[in-house]
Amino acid sequence: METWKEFEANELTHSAAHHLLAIYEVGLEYGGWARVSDIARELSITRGSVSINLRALKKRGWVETDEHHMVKLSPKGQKAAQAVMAKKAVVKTFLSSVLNVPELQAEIDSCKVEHLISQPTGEQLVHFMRFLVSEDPLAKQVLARFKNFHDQCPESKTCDVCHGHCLIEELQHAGL
Amino acid sequence: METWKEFEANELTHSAAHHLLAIYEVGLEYGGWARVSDIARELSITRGSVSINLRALKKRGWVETDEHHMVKLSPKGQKAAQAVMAKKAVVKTFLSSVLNVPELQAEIDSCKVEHLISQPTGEQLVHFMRFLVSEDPLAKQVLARFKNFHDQCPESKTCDVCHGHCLIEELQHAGL
DNA sequence: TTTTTCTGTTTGACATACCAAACATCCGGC
DNA sequence: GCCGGATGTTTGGTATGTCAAACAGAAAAA
Repeated sequence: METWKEFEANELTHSAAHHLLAIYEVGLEYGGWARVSDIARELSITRGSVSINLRALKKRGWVETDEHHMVKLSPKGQKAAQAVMAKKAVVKTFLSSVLNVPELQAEIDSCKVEHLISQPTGEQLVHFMRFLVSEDPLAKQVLARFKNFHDQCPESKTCDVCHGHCLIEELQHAGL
Repeated sequence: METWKEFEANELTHSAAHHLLAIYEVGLEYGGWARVSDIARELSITRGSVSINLRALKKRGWVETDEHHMVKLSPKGQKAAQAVMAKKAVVKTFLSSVLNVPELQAEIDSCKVEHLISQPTGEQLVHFMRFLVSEDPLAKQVLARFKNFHDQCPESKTCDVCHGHCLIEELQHAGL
C-alpha cells in the first residue's frame, strides 16, 4: 500500500492551518486584518517564522497583503479556515460529549486531526452528531445507555470490532 | 492557546509510525526480522532513506539490529506498533461501519490520524464500538435509524452541535 | 528633533524526511 | 578465485518549519 504517503499530500499542513486560524482570530477584532506580530503572538512563534511562512501562504493564494504589510485571508483562505474550525468543533464535541473523553484531551486530539479529516468524513460526523442531539428519543436513550455500558464494558478477547486484535488490551498494553 | 504545538510533541511521527508498521509487516514472514530493502519496498521509499531513518529509531529504542544488518522491533517498538494498528483499526471501522464513509476514504483518514490519537480517546472509541456491536437491541436500532436520518438530515442553520457555526454549510462551502 | 521602541525581513543554524547517486561490502555463480 | 548483482551506507540536494540574531524602516516618546 502507498496509502500512508497521502499524509504528505494534504492541502494544508498543520502549521499552515494554524496560521490561517490565527489570522482569522486576530482579524475578528480588526475587520479581518492582522499584522505579522499579532499572528506570531497568537501562535507563540517568532515574527521571522511567520514572515517566512506567510510568503508561502501568499504564493499559494491562501492570504493577501496590502502595501502596509497588513495580512488578511483570501476567499480561498477563509473557506479553508472555516472548514478546519468546523471539523475541529465537531470532532471535539463528539469526543467529549459522546465518548466522554476529558475536555482537555478532546481539545488536544481534535486539534491534531482537524486539518487531516476529509470532507466526507467531516460531513458524516456532523450528520451523526445531529442525529444524536435530535428529538429522536432513541438518540437520548443510546447516549445514556452507553454511559452505563462503558462502566461495565467486558474485556473479552474477541469481538467484531477488533479484527483479530484485542484492541483494549493492545491499547492498554502499549501505554501510550 | 498553545495547544496546537502539541502536534510536534508526538511520541511518533507519521513517518516513524509507518516504519514500525513496515517492520512488523515484513517480520510476519521472517520471524520478526526485516531487512532495510524490505522495509524500503514496503514503504515505497529508497534504501537510503530507510537507512537514515532507522538510525534515529534505533537511537530512541524503537528498533534493534543484529550484526548482519537485520532489523526487528524492540519490545517498546512492538507495543507502539500494536497501539497504532489498534487505533487505525477502530477508527476505520467506526468511519466505514457507523458513519458510512466509503471504504477507501475511511482507509485514508484512519491512516492519517492513527498515530495522533491519544490513549483515552482510542479506548473510549473501542468501548463505543463494542457497545454498538453488542447484543443490546438499542444499538442495532440506532444504527438503522441513523442510516435513515442521514438521508433526510435537515440543513438547519442552527443546532446544538455547531457552536454557532453551521458546520455542514461551512464544510460544503469550503469544498475541501 | 532626537532617541527609543516596535515592526517586518533576512540570514545562518538545526531538525525532519525525502531523493538520486556514488560508494563499499558481501554473497552467489562460474 | 573472480565478477556482477544485490544490499546497506554515505553524500549532496530539496523542502518544510522552527529559532536567534542582525538589520532596516517607521512610529512613538523624549
